[in-house]
Amino acid sequence: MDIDTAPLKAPELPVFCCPPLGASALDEDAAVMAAGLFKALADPQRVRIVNLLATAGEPVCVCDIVAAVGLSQPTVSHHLRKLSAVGLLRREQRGVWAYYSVDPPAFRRLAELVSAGSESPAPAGKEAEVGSA
Amino acid sequence: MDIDTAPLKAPELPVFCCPPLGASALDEDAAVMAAGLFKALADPQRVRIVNLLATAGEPVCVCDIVAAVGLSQPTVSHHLRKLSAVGLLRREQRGVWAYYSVDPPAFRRLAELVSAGSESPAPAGKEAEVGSA
DNA sequence: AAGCTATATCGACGGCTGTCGATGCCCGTG
DNA sequence: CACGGGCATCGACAGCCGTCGATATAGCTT
Repeated sequence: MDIDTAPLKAPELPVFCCPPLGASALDEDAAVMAAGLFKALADPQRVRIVNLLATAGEPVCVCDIVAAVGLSQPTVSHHLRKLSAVGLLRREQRGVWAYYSVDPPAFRRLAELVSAGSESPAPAGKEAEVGSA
Repeated sequence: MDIDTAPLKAPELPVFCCPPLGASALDEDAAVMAAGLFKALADPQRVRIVNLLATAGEPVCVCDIVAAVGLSQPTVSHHLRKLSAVGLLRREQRGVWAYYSVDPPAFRRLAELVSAGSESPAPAGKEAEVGSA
């Protein structure tokens, strides 16, 4: 079963565990995982939705998100699913309405993953030999 | 002239200026810009290349990158262009060889952009009204 | 119970993207 | 000056993705 076709049951699935981007050589699975995270944010509308939820500071109703971004309701639902699938958003049901909010720990891990690319890794030892040696 | 078709002249073009993701409401252009950044990293191969350059700690020759990732040379060149276009990589010509390296400030800005999504914005005032008010 | 409303899912379609082989450009070398 | 090699670009093709309208599902309201 694909992650996109799952019936939205697992709220926070173990999609990524944050292997630092600049510290050690990434596994291929880790690269796919990290790319999946970035892919979830690789859309202006999704960035806008995340920004909306982040600035709101509290769960926001889907209908409000639809009204804010100006997309059709199915499209917004699609974006929310994508973001939730990688654990960046949390879903909460309040009666008929669905409320979404950002998952702060997820963004913290993502920030660490990214910030590792700006550090000078190891001045003495080379742990990544690029050639075919 | 599109950014992808530019003759690779500007090494560090002003593609993004880092508007915090969770601090204030993003402009539409800012959202496109941020999404472009994430889009550049939304591919396992590109993540692997960035990880390679980040762990290397010093500029790496394109031929070594090709040997490391196992893709064709044009494909690697394509990925390097994508990453350089958004300012995440720097290019350096050494004789016949082209050396690429990560741009630490760019990743620092990206980390700030992301980490802003994990903060409690404003406890007192609401600066982002989501409804159509 | 019946109806209404909010949300998720389905199916389709146009556009974008990763990948490759072939080719052109540029620089160092003989 | 001609040759060779490293890298960027071109053109093509398959697969993925964002978007929408139509539809299904679920829970309040009367």
